[in-house]
Amino acid sequence: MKHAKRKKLEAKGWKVGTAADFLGLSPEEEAFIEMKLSLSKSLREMRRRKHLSQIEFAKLIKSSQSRVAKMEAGEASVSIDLLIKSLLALGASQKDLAKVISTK
Amino acid sequence: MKHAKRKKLEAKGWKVGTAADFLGLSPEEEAFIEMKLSLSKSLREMRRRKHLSQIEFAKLIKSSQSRVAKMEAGEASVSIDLLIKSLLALGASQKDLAKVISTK
DNA sequence: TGAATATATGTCATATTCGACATATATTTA
DNA sequence: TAAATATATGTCGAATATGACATATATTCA
Repeated sequence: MKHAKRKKLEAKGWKVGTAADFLGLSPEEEAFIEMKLSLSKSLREMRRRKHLSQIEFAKLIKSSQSRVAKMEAGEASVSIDLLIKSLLALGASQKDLAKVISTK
Repeated sequence: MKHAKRKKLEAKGWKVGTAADFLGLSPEEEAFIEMKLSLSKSLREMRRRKHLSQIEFAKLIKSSQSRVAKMEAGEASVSIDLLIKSLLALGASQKDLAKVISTK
C-alpha cells in the first residue's frame, strides 16, 4: 500500500496495519471507504461554506460536536446513513450526493 | 398523504400513522427514504438479473436470507451502509450507485 | 394439483453506531 | 502572546442494526 493511500486511511478504525492492509482491500471495500471519505470531505466543505461551527451544526442535526468531528474525519464508526442525513440537512440534493459519491 | 405514497411507505417501520405522517415528512426525510427505497429496488433488480436466490446472495455477503428480504422490502431497520455494501458486492460501480440515488 | 423452492415476517442476543461528556490540541482574534 | 473559540480524540451507556433462527406465505414447476 502506498504511503499516500495509507495516510488517507489512517482516519482511525480503517484496519490499516491488519491483514487487510497486507493483503490489500478488495475493490468493493475500497469503493465503500472511498465513498465515505468523499461524503466526509463534502460535509466539511458544505458546513464551512455556511459558516457553521461544528457545535452549531451539531445542534442543527441534534448530534454532538464530537460526532461531527468524527464524521468529518471519516472515522470508521460513522455510518453512511448519518453522513447522508447530515448532508441533506445542509441542503444537499440527491443529485449533489450522487455527484459526491461518483467522484473519484 | 396520498394513498400511493402511503402505500410505498408501509414498508414497515416508516412511522406512517404517527405524528410525522400527519404533519408530513420534511423534504430531507423524504429524500432520505426515497434514496433507501431506490437502493432497495435496485438491489432486487441486480440480484435477480444475476439469477441469485436470496439465500445464495445472503451467503455471498455473509448475511441471512431474512435480512436480504428486509433489505429488498426497504425496511426502516436496514442501513444504507448495508444496502451499498450489498450493491457493491453485486458489482455495482460508484457511478451505478450515483445513478440509483439521484433517480427520482 | 402438490411438492419443491423462494420469499416474507417476527423475534432475539450480539454487534455496531449513537449522542454525550471530558479533555486535549489547534486555530483565530484581541 | 494570551484568551477565546474551534476542532480532535477517547470513553461510555443507550439506541439501533445485525445475522440467525423459526415459521408463515408465495411462487415455480413436475
